[in-house]
Amino acid sequence: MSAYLQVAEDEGEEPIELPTEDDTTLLLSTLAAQFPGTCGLKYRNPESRTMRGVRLVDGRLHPPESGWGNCVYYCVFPKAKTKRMETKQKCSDLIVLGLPWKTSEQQLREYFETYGEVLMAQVKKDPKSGQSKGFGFIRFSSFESQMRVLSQRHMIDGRWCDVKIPNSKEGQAQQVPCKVFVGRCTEDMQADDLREYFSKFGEVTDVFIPKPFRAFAFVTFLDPEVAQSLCGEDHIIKGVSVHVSNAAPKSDPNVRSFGGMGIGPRGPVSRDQKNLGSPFGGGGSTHHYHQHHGGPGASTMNTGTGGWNQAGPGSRGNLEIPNLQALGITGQAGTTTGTGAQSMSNPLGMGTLNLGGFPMNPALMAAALNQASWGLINNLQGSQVPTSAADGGPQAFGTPAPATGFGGTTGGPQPNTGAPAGGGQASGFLNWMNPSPATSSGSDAQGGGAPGSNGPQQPGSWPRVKNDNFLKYD
DNA sequence: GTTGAGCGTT
Repeated sequence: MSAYLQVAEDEGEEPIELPTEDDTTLLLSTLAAQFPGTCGLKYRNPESRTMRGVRLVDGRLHPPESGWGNCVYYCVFPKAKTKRMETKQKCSDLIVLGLPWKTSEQQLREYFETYGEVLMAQVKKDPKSGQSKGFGFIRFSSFESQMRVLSQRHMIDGRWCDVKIPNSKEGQAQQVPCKVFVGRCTEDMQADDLREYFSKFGEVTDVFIPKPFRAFAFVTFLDPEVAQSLCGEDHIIKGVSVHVSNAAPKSDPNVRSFGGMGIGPRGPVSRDQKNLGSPFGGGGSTHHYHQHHGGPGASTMNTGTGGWNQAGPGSRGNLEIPNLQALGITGQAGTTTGTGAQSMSNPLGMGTLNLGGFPMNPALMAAALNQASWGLINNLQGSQVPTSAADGGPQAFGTPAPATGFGGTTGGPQPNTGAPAGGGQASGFLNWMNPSPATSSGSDAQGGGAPGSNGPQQPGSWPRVKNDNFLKYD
């Protein structure tokens, strides 16, 4: 009475039926007979939507607790050769910026060992004086540790430190986006609410909610696949439908000059861009929303001239409304040579209104744009969206307070957001301010709703052909 | 004994 199991090589592929054994297991040899090279099975957990592996013991694949069910199982191949996502999950040296002068290599190592095995830790010093230069390098043995470390900021010895891929390592492939954009947020959605909700899909390493309220948020997952799996979906949080879509780094360092902004010889390189060395889009932690002037609420409305094409090279200053072109919303796919605003269409019909000083809520604008870009992407799939559109403008909708890591919202003590996630012991430092030292099994110990508990960093994305039409963040 | 954006003596 052997039953049959539906197995496909991958999602989207045609499944075939494979016979199970009397003890309900499926022989790996049976599987391999149809799918040479397979080393395991997985299936998508309908609840978490994440892939779940099937237990393999002595050549037998065992059904999940609830039985094989009717779902389709997918083959797992060595080295995860699932066509897309060429994530070279290799570790590289990571630079640690902002170290206290006093921090020793030993301390550096000890701090990061809470994330995983540290193969190397060094603090750069002046050869003569021996004085630390305030930065160092570390290397993990596991890519996951590296991922986690890169996705957060770190409180080391009393200072917030950024960990990035060193500039010297540019051009080395690394990542897939782990961060998603969550649109249509309401003001009563706190970071904890989002974290709690999204944690059921996978480990959340960061939640960022711009302040003042802008109707969107960023959620970063440890696993890029989880992030990707949610993109394009609507979710109900606190009774409100929010939309999840790709978040993209605000700008692509590898792609220069394009778009309505300055088409300088080397493209517009501004103060904000010099920080974009790493493919992670700046690597660090704080979300540098491009902000140029005007405080929160002050003159966030663009009234007039600061249009799509006003800023010359290096002067990206007065752009506070989204640049549709930089967002990839050109209305014409494949336009890599469109240099000016004149070649730009406006799918929302909003830009011109705004140019005229029409009152427009930047928050809603931002959210709407992100939505719009998705619509476009769906239409444009198959045709290439120029990655170069990514460069150019400041995508500042309004002027959020920069995430300094020191709150800036309340006068309270610094939230110890840098508490190591898995390990607990934090940095052995400043724990006094964090009443619940990393007890959470899952993710970090975010001091409950602590202000400024943002600022992490995204493993950004690469110059991708698709999916670059999004709200830019940093 | 000062500093606080950056990018690694080998």
